[in-house]
Amino acid sequence: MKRRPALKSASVKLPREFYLQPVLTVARQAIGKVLVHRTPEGEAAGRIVEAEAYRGPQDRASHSSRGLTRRTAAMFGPPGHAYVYLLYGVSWAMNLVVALEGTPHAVLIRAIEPVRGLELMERRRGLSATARELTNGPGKLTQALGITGAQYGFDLCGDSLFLETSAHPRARIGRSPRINVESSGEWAARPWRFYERGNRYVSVRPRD
DNA sequence: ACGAAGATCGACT
DNA sequence: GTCGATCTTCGTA
Repeated sequence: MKRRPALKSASVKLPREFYLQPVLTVARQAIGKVLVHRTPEGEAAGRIVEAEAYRGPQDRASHSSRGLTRRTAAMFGPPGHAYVYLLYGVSWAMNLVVALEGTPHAVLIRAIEPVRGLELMERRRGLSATARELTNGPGKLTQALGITGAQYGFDLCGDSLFLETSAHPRARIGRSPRINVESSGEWAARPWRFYERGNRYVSVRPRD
């Protein structure tokens, strides 16, 4: 294993303050940050290349638009925690809880570019490390990182699940309406999805 | 109790 | 592109 060059600045875990910013700011700034999950099996991590802002309870596309329920409780909690939920009984989706306690805003992580723990991701996904399908969707990246309902409500300022800064060059960020929220009327048109232009792991290919 | 609706994925044409 | 799988949550009775 080679040592990291001394000039390369060390990654820094994002502090609670990051999650206190407005939800659209967090969604945009999440692009390029690294999502890390440490388990007994090892560490896996990837650069976030696609994220969406959900601004309930007004935003009808957000699960929190129907109030505080058992499922959405984490979104109503303090910032800097994980809101994880099951989709279609098949896949888990991971969100960053944003804004003050009682304000149910969240950022859905829709795609990452693998950075560390590629072998572990390969095994969890049953795909080669070079496959785009390894992490190009909300349910795929959670499987690759080993995130499930067991991580519901986890503190993102803890030691197992968190975001860190990246030394990667600054990304060109694109914007579009959110994916698969057509049923929420006027809210569906809002351009609250952010992605890194040209990145092959972005789930739904934009025209760029 | 029951039924409908998902912030999706992967197989197939 | 289309379609079925799969299951929890929540609204209604």
